[in-house]
Amino acid sequence: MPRASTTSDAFNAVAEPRRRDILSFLVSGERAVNDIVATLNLPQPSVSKHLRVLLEVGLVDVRRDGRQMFYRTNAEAIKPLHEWTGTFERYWRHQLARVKERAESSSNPK
Amino acid sequence: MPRASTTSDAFNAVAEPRRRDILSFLVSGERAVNDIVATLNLPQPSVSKHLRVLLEVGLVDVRRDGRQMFYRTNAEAIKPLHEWTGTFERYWRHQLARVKERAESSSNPK
DNA sequence: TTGACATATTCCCGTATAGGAATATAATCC
DNA sequence: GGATTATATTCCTATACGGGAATATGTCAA
Repeated sequence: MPRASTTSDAFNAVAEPRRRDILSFLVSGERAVNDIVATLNLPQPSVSKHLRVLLEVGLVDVRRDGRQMFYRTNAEAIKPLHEWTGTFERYWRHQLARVKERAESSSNPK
Repeated sequence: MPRASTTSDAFNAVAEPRRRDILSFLVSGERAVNDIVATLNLPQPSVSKHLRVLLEVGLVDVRRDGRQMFYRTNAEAIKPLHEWTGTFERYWRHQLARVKERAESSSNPK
């Protein structure tokens, strides 16, 4: 069995760095495809393909206006990722506390 | 070019659902491989392979004790994912506020 | 040493990818 | 209509994947 498809969920869609760049760019407001192409300096077909993946998993929405397609990030679709990673927060807090503790006790040896 | 390797960063490593299961299981304390195998009901070689990926990107740590290998989640390595997804938080807040607004104004039409 | 246990590695395979190049679709304007 | 702009799709290829099965490595115990 190969890897799960990029369109199987947000985790897989977001694994590709360019798609993360696109999401960051599109979050502050909708943009035409050409605008993404120009700003991120990527080939146009590549951008269209990435947008298709993002659209399939619901990470972006589209609106057509004449010949232009305006995409925008659907931030809500990112929320589950934030929540899953958030379940580890108390643990990295603990780890940091312990690291800090050790650092202090070793720089202040009794 | 194929997809970026699963060991290229935490985003790619975490795209695989079983690896997320393993991370969740290993976060509350270290566990032997057999323990993971039994609890998650996965073939042992599969677990070893997933652990190797997680180890390479720093998402878990290992300790050997006799013939057993004890793995634990390194929660700090998940922090960057939480932070990246967190940059979208204000936007899904806004979206939710707008949705709520619309819902209220349509159920209370002037 | 031999045997049992715990874990890791190797080999094989079907499949989905991302990039590049070329082309197709769609809408606008003359 | 035909030309131009904006975007999407198709075809190609090399590559890395995850699963399964088998095997290798490593450690203890008798």
